Formats: sequence, structure tokens, C-alpha cells
Amino acid sequence: MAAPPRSPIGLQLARASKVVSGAFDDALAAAGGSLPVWLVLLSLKTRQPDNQRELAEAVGIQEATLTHHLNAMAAQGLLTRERDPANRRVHQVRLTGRGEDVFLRLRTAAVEFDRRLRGGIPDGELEELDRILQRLSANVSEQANDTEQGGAGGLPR
Amino acid sequence: MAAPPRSPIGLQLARASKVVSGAFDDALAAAGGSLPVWLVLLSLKTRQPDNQRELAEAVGIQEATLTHHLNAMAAQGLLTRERDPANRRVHQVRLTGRGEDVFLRLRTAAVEFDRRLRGGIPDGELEELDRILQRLSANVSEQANDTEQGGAGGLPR
DNA sequence: CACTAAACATTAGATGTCAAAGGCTATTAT
DNA sequence: ATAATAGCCTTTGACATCTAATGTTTAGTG
Repeated sequence: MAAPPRSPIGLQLARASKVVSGAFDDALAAAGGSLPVWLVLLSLKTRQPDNQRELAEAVGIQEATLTHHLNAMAAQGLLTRERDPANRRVHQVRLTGRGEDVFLRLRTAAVEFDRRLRGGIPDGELEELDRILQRLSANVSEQANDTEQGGAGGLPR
Repeated sequence: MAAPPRSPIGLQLARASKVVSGAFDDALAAAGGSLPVWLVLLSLKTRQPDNQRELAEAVGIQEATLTHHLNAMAAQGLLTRERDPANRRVHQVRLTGRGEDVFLRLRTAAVEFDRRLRGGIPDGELEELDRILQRLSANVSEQANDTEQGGAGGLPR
């Protein structure tokens, strides 16, 4: 019809995410890294994952994908992996000094990027954005039942 | 001094986008399609792209990626490609009857998904969301607005 | 103890994406 | 006309990612 329905919100979201994450990747590349490398380093530093499954979950990717990145990062000398002597199923991941260096450089780039990204947008609006994004995620997640997700969504934990 | 650990807005965006687009892909798969196939069909129907470059731009992917999908879709009998007799550089893309059928089925799935996605969120907030998403994209786009100082002053574009 | 189940991780195969390089076709300049 | 340039598309090579299948090690059970 003349006025097609409001443009699909999912499409707007996907497009914006593509633009932003592309720009972020460029910023990290300029600092000698990449998005997955940054996420792995960040998760290693901010959490203390006991095993790769937890690390993968923190990063937001599958274990198989994580294995891939850890292999590459180990080959670059950013980290080491050894079997845990107490439980030889577990691979203990540890940053090397070079890994720490890269972490610091990428953190600088990430902080700078975040400032650029939110430039000129009031904090209140960013909170609103966060709230709506969580609501959208909840709307399409497994529990497709009703909309009891009132108030503060609470962090998934 | 210690910067408040506001979680990076880009990360929230990326996570939400991943969840939503994953769910959308599932919905399309249940209807016998996929995200790229749906976007190609939609762009073919709503615009009248003169050539593949325009189609790729409408879909939001590179020409090389589009070639890949068109090959697959032609192999499935969803569309045909012929050289334009008036300009033999151009490949004219046309939907087959089967392509039309798939379009209708995927459209139903997409409409249903959009309703689920926006369920319970007031229109006003969705407009706000759209506005902020566009602002975020603009903030990191090529136009390197070097200094974000000057407050909410002139927003380029 | 032997068997089975669970936990942890890797490998294999598929898809979707991009950048760079190449191959036709048409247009323009000489 | 012939050569140079531009436009349109495909091919190639490289990633990141997922799912499914496979190993490897530990824990549980009769």
C-alpha cells in the first residue's frame, strides 16, 4: 500500500549494528587487534573464567569458535594454554606479557571509540537505549510466552 | 577519575543485534528461507534495481556476496538471470513463480516476527530507538567529526 | 573393577561475509 | 577504426561463525 508498515525495527537494528561494529573493528585494527581478540582479552581480564566454556560464554561465542581464536592468539604469543594438573580436562588460559601489552593498547582504542560513539548523546537517552535493547532481546528469546518482563530486567547471571 | 564502568554502548548494541537477528534467522528458516534470501527477495520486490550493484546496495552487502546468493537462488529456481540485450554488461534478475511463492511465505514470517519483536513497546519508544541508532551510526561514520566538544551542537547530516 | 555417563575441548564441514584481482562489454578519445 | 577508459559482474582467497561429530579425561554406579 501507499504507506507500508513502519520499517521493521529488526532491520534498523541490524543495519546500525553493522555500521557501528564495522567502525569498531577498524579502530581495533588500527591498534593492532580485532574484535574477537579484544573480547577474549577483556573477558580474561575482567572475569576469571575457570574453563573455556565459561570464557566462550563471556565472549558470546561458541566453544568451537573460541578454540579457533585461542589457537591464533597462542600462535601470536598473546597467551598460553596448559592442562590443569588438578583436572586434566581443563585447559588453563593465561595471558603472556605480550598479551597484557596488547590488552592495554586495545583498551585505549576501545575507550576512545566509546567516547566517539556516544558523543553528544545524553546519558539518559543511552540508558533508554539500553533498556529498549534488553526488551527487544527478551521479546524474541526462548521464553516467547508473554510480556511479564516489567521493570528492571536484571542481569542474567 | 575512575571512569564509571558504564558498559560500552557498542557492546550492548552488538549483543542485542546478535540475539535479535539470530531469532529472525530461525523464524525465516522455519518458513524455508534465510536472512539473505529474504533481503534479496524484498529488495527485488520493493525496488526495481537496474543492475546488481543497486541490488547489493539495497540489501546492504557487497556485490561479490550478492553474486554468491544469486547463484544459489537461481540453482533453487527462485529467480533467473539473463544479459540485458540493450546493455550486455547487465544481468537482469527476475523472480520466478516459485520465487514469488517463497517471497510471500517469508513475508508472512517477517511480519509475524516484527510483531513479536515490538510486542508491548510503545511506538514512541521505537521512534526514539530509531533516532538514537541513526545518531550512533552517524557518530562513527567516515565524517570524522574530530571534536565532540561543543555539546549537542551541530550534528552533521 | 569395569561400564557408563558427564564434562571439557577440538576437529570437520557449512554458511555468510569482505577485499582484491580478473574478465567481459560499452563508451569515449584520438 | 583503434586504443584507452569506465562500468558491471564474477572469481579467488581469507575470516568468523555455527552445528555436529569426535576425542580425552573424570566421576558415578553396580
